[in-house]
Amino acid sequence: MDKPYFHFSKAQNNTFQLQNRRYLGNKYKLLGFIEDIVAEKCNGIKSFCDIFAGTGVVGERFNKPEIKIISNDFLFTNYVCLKAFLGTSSPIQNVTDKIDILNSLKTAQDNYFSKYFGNTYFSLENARKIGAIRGEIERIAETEEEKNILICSLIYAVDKVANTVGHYDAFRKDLDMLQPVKLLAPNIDHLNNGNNDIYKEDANILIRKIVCDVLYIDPPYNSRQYSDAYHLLENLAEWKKPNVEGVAKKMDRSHIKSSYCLKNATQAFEDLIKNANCKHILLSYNNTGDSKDGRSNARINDNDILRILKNKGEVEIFERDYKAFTAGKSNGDGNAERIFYCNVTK
DNA sequence: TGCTCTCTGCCACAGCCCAT
DNA sequence: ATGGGCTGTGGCAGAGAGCA
Repeated sequence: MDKPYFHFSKAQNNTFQLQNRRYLGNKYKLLGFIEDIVAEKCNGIKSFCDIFAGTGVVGERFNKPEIKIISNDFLFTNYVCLKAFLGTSSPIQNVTDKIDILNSLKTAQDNYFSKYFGNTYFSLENARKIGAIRGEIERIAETEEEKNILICSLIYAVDKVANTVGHYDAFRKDLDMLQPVKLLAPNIDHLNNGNNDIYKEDANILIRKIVCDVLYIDPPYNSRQYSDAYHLLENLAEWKKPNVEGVAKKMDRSHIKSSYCLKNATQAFEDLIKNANCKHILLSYNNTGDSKDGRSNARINDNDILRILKNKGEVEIFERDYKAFTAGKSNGDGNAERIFYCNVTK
């Protein structure tokens, strides 16, 4: 039986959608909530910046010919997929042919990927094939745009056959993800992408260079680094074949740590807001309550969020009941998904 | 009631402070 | 100088809620 399953819309006709990927803290279920606030508060917007984009679902929701989307993520994996889905403005010839070529690759040989990730995160056969496909992409991709699409296709395909619970902090002990890896083509709305800008930058650096009507901010909330959770996909996307360490086979990630997971998160947030050049700010930041492990508590407290945003304009809090995921050992009561809205006046 | 989805529990260890 | 206590960060291995 196929695992893992997706509660999002299923891929059809050998294609996949931007949201068909497992990702920590993804906002797919909250798009309606976000849309309602933008509709109520932000009239006639011409640009929307999703500065901690992740998979990019929020930016995609506002992606129309008359709205410029600025979509940014610090991880190369996400950047590649954002480029493919939100930055490709005309159909790429032969991309489905090349996906067919990659799917029909035959290999029984070990390679970098299978050496480290075979029989752990993937079946040995799938790991060999994934490594072979990634190597072949380097050979057959003729343009950067085409390469982004092929890597994106591989990232989404890999996610479906990974022997994990959705991230790569650990692999499951029972290796039962045996269905063969299969690449599909991304379903891209080229006509909406003509004026979009995609970045792979530290948000606090990028904020100094951009202007937008709506700035949507969805930073990490606690001490868990996304680069720890997605090291394997980052490794695969970059294909620099670094040394990896530990049971989880992680590469060096010291260059892709987020301040928002660290104790100086509040200072980082304050710096971001001070330097924002926009009319409206929407901040997603959860009230996660007190978990037993302090590591999982939100890094920025409510008083600081309000103080910092009120320095920028008039603030309103929108709240929707939301049963946050918990492994059951923490008190999950009182969790709410919140959006801080700031009408910028300063 | 079994399946799917999602992020926490817990241990290790480094670095710092402080008492002895 | 030594070592206990405390805090912050890194790392491994799933557990349990919610839903069909």
